[in-house]
Amino acid sequence: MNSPKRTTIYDVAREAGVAASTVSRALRNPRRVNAATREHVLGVAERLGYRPSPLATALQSGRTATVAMLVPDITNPHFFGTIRGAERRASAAGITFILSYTEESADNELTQIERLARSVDGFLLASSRMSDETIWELAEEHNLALVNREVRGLPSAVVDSRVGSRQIVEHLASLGHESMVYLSGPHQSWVAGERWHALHDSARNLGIRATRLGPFPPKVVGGGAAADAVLVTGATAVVAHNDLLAIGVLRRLAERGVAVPGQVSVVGYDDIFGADFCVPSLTTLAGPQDEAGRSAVELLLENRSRSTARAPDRRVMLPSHLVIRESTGPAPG
Amino acid sequence: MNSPKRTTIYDVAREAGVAASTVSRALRNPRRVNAATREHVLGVAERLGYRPSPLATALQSGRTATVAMLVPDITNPHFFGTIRGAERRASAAGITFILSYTEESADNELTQIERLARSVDGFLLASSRMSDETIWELAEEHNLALVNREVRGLPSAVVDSRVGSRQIVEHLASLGHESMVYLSGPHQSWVAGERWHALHDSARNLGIRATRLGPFPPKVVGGGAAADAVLVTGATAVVAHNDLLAIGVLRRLAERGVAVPGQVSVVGYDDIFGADFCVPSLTTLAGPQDEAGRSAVELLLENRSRSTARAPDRRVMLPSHLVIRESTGPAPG
DNA sequence: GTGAAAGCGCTAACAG
DNA sequence: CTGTTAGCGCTTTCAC
Repeated sequence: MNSPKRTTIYDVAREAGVAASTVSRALRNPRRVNAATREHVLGVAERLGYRPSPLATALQSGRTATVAMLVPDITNPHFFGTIRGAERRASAAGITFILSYTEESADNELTQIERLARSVDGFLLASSRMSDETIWELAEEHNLALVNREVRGLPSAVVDSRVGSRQIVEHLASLGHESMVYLSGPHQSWVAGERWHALHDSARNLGIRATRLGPFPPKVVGGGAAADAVLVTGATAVVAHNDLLAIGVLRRLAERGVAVPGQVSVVGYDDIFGADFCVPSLTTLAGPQDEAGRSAVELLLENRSRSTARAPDRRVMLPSHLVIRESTGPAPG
Repeated sequence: MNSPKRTTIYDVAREAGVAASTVSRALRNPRRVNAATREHVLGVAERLGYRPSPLATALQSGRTATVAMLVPDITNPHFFGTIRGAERRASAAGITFILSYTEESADNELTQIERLARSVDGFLLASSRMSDETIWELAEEHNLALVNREVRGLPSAVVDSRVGSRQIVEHLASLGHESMVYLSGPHQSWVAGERWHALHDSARNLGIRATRLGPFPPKVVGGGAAADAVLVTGATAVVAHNDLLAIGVLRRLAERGVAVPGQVSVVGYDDIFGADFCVPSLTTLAGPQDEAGRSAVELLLENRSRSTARAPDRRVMLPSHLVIRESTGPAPG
């Protein structure tokens, strides 16, 4: 329970026989205080178990030493890496980390930002579902950093999806596949668009027929319908929006007695926990998601000092790599 | 970026031609203000886009409308459910949710609590690694709720481990197993102790030989050494501290060509993501971890109002259930 | 029913 | 180098 009275800077001041401001200085700007005084004050503070009030500091300085991360869906293991990376980095910088799930809703994102605006120094928007325009406008008022999303002029950290998508197509092409299906995720998903464009372009260049189905909920359960939809297309390769969906597809195909990769090859994105031990293990595009979270925090911290104009357009692009496992193989026939 | 000046309660007061205190009342205690005045004030506030400063409110009231959850390890999917449940509940109550990973270290827990003490209304300690005494002492000063941990006199929400452990043993007994090994988790883990006691007692009652090995790191990689250790004991059944460890054991056994469940049966705890699609799929004790997170937040909120004495000893015990899959089968021979 | 004023705990001028 | 003073934005007596 919060004890009735916590020791304040005034308690320390009185006990040490100095002014409160001196205590404050001894704590913040040690060099602006006589060495002896400082020692003394610090000693008293220590003895009294003084702990500064972040609230009071924040109220007065406008800095909260806090960042908030908005994540569309915590059900999706994809975000765990990002969250972990961001939390670690924030923690290392002594920054408090607020986590908020927005349930795949742009409105929720807005509401949360509104609510937290005065309590944080900035927002980490992970795979935001908001439109470019909305985000752009928000950036006028708030310190933002995007994760796995790019908006013109705003700082972002994204794990490459384009080069990786091309690698996927090349991999499939080299296995002799001539047609592939992309199972798309939420239509507000920026990466979904990126992936499809890259897949589509590469496929055309390599003479592969590429079609898109969906959107499907990016969850294991979404894989059922997705798999059935794939089978009617007759495609020999499936690229799913993420590993969850891919795993769902694997399960449904197994149920229906379709051999993977014998009849159909399956590829996912993210290399989530479990991608290596599902059956068959999943070929997937892996990327340093935690690194993306880490970088985004850094971008935020960089801009924390700035106060007027919009942040500089810093973009961090992290490399992904294709992890080839058992779910892809030569095209049938 | 934080705009230079946000609209304050004074701006609203001036614009509405009333005192700041009236604005405050109109917002907080609508009934203590003339209906007409209230409407007017609210209108002006709305028009000016006024948003209260949580910091100022907190500083003055002592209430932060924020809780912090301390989690030993975010790498472990086991915690995802708890985190999700807690975040959801907090969010629904308009409570800001701070997440902090303590890297399996009791010291880190203490440090974080110290750091956040003045910024939050209470702490959620998930599977805390601290000693009973330390937690007990902390409770003098802070509002605490425990998740999957019990300490005399403190509010807690735990997913039952004892009844479930008994079920595990009964399950194994009914399959004819006569010896089992428990692979224990971190020795500071309270649930690890609970589980072992329950397993051990039940085993004795049913005439099964039960031994404990470990501690092992509760991760997939920990399963390698654990599996090897099991094999030398000659036991026909293994109960792992959690599913990660169990999955690690499955992999190692597969590598070594040991049939599961043909030669050895394997059981885990938690029913994490992936437990249903690893091979063989994992028999495991499932429980409503998200419910535990949710309940813990409620316990915290209940006590938030109280300010002096320690919180009442509210304990929530949530039922678990055994999910039988392919990793357990009749004892060999 | 409403206003004036004090104060939550801290920092940042401004004097001295 | 250090003390005094004035707020940060809000809530809460205490008067009127």
